[in-house]
Parts: sequence; structure tokens; C-alpha cells
Amino acid sequence: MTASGKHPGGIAFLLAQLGAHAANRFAERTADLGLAPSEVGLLRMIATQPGRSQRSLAEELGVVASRVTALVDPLERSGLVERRRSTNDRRNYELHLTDRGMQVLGRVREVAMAHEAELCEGLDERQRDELATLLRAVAEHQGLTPGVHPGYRA
Amino acid sequence: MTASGKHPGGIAFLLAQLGAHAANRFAERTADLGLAPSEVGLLRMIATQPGRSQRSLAEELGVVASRVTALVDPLERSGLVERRRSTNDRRNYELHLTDRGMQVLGRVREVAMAHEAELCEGLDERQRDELATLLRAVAEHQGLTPGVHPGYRA
DNA sequence: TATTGTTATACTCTATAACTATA
DNA sequence: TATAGTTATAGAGTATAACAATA
Repeated sequence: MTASGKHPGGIAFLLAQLGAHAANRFAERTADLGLAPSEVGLLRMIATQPGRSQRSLAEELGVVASRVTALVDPLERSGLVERRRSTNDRRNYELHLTDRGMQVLGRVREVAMAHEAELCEGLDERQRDELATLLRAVAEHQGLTPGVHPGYRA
Repeated sequence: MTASGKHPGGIAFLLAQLGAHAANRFAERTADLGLAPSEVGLLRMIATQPGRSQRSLAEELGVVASRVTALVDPLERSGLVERRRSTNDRRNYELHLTDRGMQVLGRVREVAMAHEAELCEGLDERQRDELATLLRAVAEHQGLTPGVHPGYRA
């Protein structure tokens, strides 16, 4: 995407600007691990709820089933995720992280902490608490689900 | 894009989440005016500095020249922007908003104000000042140029 | 020879639709 | 007949490269 609009100087613009910056920097960091941001998200979702089906991921992501196929394929090829046919209902898969997948996710967590630290560098402890509190208040008022990044969809 | 990673609960995640939300809501609003966010950005840049060349836009946006061609084409077709051959150097165009382009930009400004108001609904006056101050501090420390949205590039 | 802009082409991301296997 | 997942195909968005006009 190119320059978005939004009123410069206002809170809406600052949020969009900083949000894009944060997303870009995080993507750069995970690229060093060979992962796109969407792949990191998928690894996290599978780790949180091992055995979940592709269909359930599609629903949570608000994405079509074929998209999940395309998302899981490279993760399986690179040996981070395993597809196991469900024995109860052999139509669907149970998705699991491999040992290597869990290792990589550990490194993602380190990267995320470094990312957080970098982004907050300019603020002291008190200001960070203040900022987090205000951001959480806005997110809640806007009806955003904690921990769920909406992505950028029209 | 689908779910990005980032540590849930942290400031980096909240910024990415709220930034995506702000960008999505703004895009919805400008879509009612028939404009994509990138087109709004272009209109703003041309209004700020009438007569500027496509090349200069490409540089400021960090985008190749052919992309600007594709961006300006529909705005010219819909009669919001005018390409005038420069008389000094007939290789380049001077871009201007038409009267209708300026009208539409006026409506964009109304939309931006409504957007700002909606996003800040959950905060009182003091909290808004506080939040804006903190966000500006982070933006400055991160080396972001005021008023320039980086977009989402790898 | 260098620069502004356009056109042709290709690559990525994503959705829709048709399909297979299972229920 | 309905559901989980895959494959084939098409459309958007963006970049690269070759090109035309002008300097």
C-alpha cells in the first residue's frame, strides 16, 4: 500500500502510522526466522490450541478454507507443522506443532520481546503503563477482541 | 493479510491492532466517497503542493514511477485530478486538483474528523491529550516523519 | 546520454468455484 | 445431502524491464 490518508497530527493518524511501523518492524524481524507475519500468527494459534482443524482457523481468521490450505502448506513442508488425519472424523486434519515448530516459536517469542523493547525505548516505566492503559481503553471501546489482530481487509 | 503475530497485551501488539483497525475504518469511510486510502493520500499530496510531478510523488511514496501512473490514471478519469504538460520541461506533468477534486477533498476532511471522533469516543479530553503526547513521543523516537504514513511494505 | 512517464509482463496475495473424500 | 480440505482459475496490487518523448 502507499500513503494512507487520515488527518496528520490526530490520534487516528498516529495510531495508523505507528501501527504500520510496528507491523513492518515485526515482519522484518520474523523474516530473519524465515517466517511471514501470517505464519507466525498461525503457529501461535496452533500452539494455543493443538489439534484444531483448518476449518476452525479459517473461521477465526475470517478467511476462506483454500487460503488456510495455502498458509499451512509451506509450514508443513518446512517441518514446523504436522497434519494428522483425525481418527474420529477422517475428513479433517488435526494440526500440531512439531518439536522444531515449538523451537521456532520460542525464538519468535524472543523476537517479540526485543520488538516490544525497541518500540518503547523512548518512554520511561510510568509512561509505558500510562500508554498501555489508554490503548487498552480505546481498543475495548472500539470492540476489539484482546489478542486478535484484524489484519488489513477492505 | 491475516493475523499478525506480536505479543498479545504488549504495547507493540496494541499499536498494530489499533493501527489496523483505524486504517480499516478509515478505508470504509472513504470508500463511500469512491476513494481508496492510497487515492486520498495522493489527493492530499497534490493539494499541498499543486503542480508537482509524478516523479516527485514516486520518490515521496517510495514507489516506482509506473505505480504512480496507475494511481493517477483513475483519478484523472474520474475528473478529480488534471495532468498539465509542463511548459518548462515538456517531459513531465504538473498535477493539479480540479474544482471537483477540491470539493471531494473537503468531504474527505469531514470524514477524517468523524473518524477521529469515533476513535477517541472512549476517552475524555485529558486522556486524549495524554495519549496524543505519548504517541508523538514514540513516533519521534522511532524516527517517523510527522504526517507520513509508511504503508505496509516488506 | 539522462530523465519523465507509459506499456507490457510477471509475481504475489487472495477469493470463487469445481472437485475429492468422508460423513 | 452436507462438510473438510484441495486444486484450478481469476482478479487485485505492485514491481521490473523495455520503450517513447524530451532534454
